[in-house]
Amino acid sequence: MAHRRALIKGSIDSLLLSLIGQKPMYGYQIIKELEQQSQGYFRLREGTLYPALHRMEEAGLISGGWQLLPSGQQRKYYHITEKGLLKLAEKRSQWQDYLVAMNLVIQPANA
Amino acid sequence: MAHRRALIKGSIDSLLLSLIGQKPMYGYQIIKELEQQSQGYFRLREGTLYPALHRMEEAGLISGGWQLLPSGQQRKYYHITEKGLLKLAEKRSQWQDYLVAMNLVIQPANA
DNA sequence: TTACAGTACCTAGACATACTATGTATCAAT
DNA sequence: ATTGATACATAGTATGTCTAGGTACTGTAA
Repeated sequence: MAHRRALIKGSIDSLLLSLIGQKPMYGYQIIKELEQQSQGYFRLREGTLYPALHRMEEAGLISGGWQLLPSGQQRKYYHITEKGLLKLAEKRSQWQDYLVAMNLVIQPANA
Repeated sequence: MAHRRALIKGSIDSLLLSLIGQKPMYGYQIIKELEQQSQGYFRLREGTLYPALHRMEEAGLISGGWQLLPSGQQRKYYHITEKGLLKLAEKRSQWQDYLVAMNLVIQPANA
């Protein structure tokens, strides 16, 4: 497995909650924002994003609603829920714990 | 999925290479060392460790050899290979890149 | 002496989840 | 008229960790 694919496992929810927590976003926008904010590192495919959004909506972490553009285009905007905010705080805390544990073992300072 | 299980995905190889790179180790010892060095965070199950070791040995990153203890016990000691050392350096570099990208997006400083 | 906990290895099958590939449709630009 | 970008979606695949189970030896305590 390519390293980005492997490491991203388990992080997608945190990334998506962080982004949607900034402001309501629609799927395609999330892909672009994620790539931009990570300076090109994260490049989600639609096939990765949309199932993740549906899973998170079903879990009550985000909530989506359709909006019709003047052009006739449909966009599904997602905003974060109360439950999602709690989950986001939890995820950030877990991320810190994980960081500490990883650094204790892989000792990048000695590398 | 429990958060540790999720985040650990893609990190196991880095952790194992780091540990075996410190000194040759056998499987059971790796579980104990990993738990100790991470201050209790990482608790690998045998069912997670051994397949990972076999996979990495097949990939030429580590090499294992049996040793017979005076007690009659068998232990399989693994040491890191040249290829494994290169992979370890690569993994450390990738880990740094991933860290930077994650922090750019999840902005724990603002949390 | 037997029962249990610890050491030490292993595999099979289940499960989660990110991947590739593909599909639909609209719009703007060439 | 065709391409590329926008915008959503699903089906099936691949990967890797998990749970659960198995074997076998050692030392200790009841």
